[in-house]
Amino acid sequence: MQNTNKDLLAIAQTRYAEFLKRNKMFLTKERTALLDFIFAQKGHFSADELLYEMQRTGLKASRATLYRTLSQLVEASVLSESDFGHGHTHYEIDMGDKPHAHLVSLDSDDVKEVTSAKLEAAFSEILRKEGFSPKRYNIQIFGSFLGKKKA
Amino acid sequence: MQNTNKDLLAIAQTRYAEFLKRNKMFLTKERTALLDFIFAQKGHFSADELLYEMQRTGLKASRATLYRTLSQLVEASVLSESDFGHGHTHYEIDMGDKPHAHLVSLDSDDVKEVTSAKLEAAFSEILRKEGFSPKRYNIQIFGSFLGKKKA
DNA sequence: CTGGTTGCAAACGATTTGCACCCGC
DNA sequence: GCGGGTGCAAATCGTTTGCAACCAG
Repeated sequence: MQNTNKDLLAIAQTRYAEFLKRNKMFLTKERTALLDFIFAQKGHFSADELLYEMQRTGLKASRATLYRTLSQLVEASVLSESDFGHGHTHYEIDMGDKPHAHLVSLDSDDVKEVTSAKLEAAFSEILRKEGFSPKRYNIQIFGSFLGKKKA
Repeated sequence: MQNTNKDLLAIAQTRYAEFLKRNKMFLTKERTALLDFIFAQKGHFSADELLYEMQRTGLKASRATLYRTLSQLVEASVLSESDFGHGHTHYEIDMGDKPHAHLVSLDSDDVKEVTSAKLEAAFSEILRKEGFSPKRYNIQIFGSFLGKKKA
């Protein structure tokens, strides 16, 4: 775990550095520190949670810089962001190596991570059939999808 | 289409009326009018779009009442709400009779509706396996889930 | 009647942005 | 040195809420 995250961090650093270079942006100390800090987090996190943890651990960077950095990391394919309808964006480390889906309760704030070969296969088939292929996508299935009994 | 929506409206009216009674609430003229109005919409709609259409067609109800009514209709299982990460909530008529998933591009604002028996089967299996069964749920799969090449 | 409802405007909370000063390269 | 970056505070924007006047049952 610890090790895995460290390996991922190295890749992320490279990926972010390349992203910045590509966009003629600088690798500042705030950006370096934030990336490190983010890789110390577990699971999903919101900007607010990060801000809180930052204060607690003494990492100094403004709210504005945090938000700006988070967007860049998403664009750089280091993080992925998702909206569970809880009023704020959730981020998580996503280097394309931990395929999973989020099972989001609409009754409470529960969110479970699941993996499923069948789900992946079904998803592949849909993308192929629909001829819909943006670089990044997201599929949401609603309760009613399954709430229906077999006819 | 026209007819289908009319049939659905009748069911929705009953469902909403029961919901209101259950919660000791009144069926006011604003609520009746809004439900009718909403059933004239097609596909997904946001509160803002409804507000705009309401102005255009002369339906008078305040923003506050619209939001309050939308929440009630979601609770009453007449509408479902979803967040595509576009900055506002999307609503759609969902009486549990039109199972579908949303394929949401993370690069643009494109959203496609898809149905898939395989997806439904995979979803069932996951719910069973996870022992996770809120009344309403939602599953989100991320690009990286499929972005990964077959190993 | 009486408690729920409405509309308005003010309040909210997450995120963004304008700007003066600061720092990679 | 120059062009991008940072922090701050103000601005946005979708949505919610307090409140006084207003209706449904």
